[in-house]
Amino acid sequence: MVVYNELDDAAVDRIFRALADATRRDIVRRTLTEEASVSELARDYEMSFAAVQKHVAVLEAADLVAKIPRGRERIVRGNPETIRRAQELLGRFEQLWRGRIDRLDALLAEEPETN
Amino acid sequence: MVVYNELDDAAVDRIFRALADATRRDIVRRTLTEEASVSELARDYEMSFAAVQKHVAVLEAADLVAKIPRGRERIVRGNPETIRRAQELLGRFEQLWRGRIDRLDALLAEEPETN
DNA sequence: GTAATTTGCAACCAAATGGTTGTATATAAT
DNA sequence: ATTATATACAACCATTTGGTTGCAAATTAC
Repeated sequence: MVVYNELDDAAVDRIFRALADATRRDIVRRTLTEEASVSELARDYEMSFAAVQKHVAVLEAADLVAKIPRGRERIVRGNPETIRRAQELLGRFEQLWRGRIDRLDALLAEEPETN
Repeated sequence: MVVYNELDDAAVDRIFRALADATRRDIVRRTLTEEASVSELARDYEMSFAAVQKHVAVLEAADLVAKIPRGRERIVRGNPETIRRAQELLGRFEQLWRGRIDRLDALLAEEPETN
């Protein structure tokens, strides 16, 4: 099973950019736990419907949510897979750091006299 | 031991915003594996020194790197702790989703006849 | 059929972002 | 002491962002 996780720079940009806003993070949280239409979401924020609609669009472009048509509504559903990928990316950063520490440790173990 | 991980919305905004740029992500990667001065970093990107300096400032404001004075240089060092916190945040999102699935499963197990 | 709800989208605006160049200051090298 | 290097920072500019209002279209309710 090939789980291809190739996210190009632009896609990663969109994901982190989308997460860099408290309203959008809240929408992701909400729609991960329960689906909601755009207007249901909009009711809970102190901004216009159109503003919330734009936030949802930003999240959708980043594939952090999907919008599913149901009658005249669009049901917004959080996408855990993209969250997982973002987490994975950060995990690789941490791995890099761990690699450096391991190399430093190895160096100290090999050549203690050079200290 | 209290490991306080209280990041307010603005701090989280800064972290994800800072990560939403390929050059900045590259700087974080590099400085997690090996320290580098601002000018050493600047040499490797196709933009002015001042532009790279600004990117480093954005990362510093998000606490993704620290700048340590050494002579006339400023050594940039990636901060794995902030990366870990961001990862943790995303982990909580995933946890929310998992919680929903668990609840749905429980519901199905409890009342199979309502299906 | 008419009215109400939900969404999409365009036009507009202020503020933030990501780049530039130029100048000043501190440190290091000669 | 002078020169070169590294950084900081201001001013400027174009583009993007995050909000607004207004209008059109699709669906649902009466």
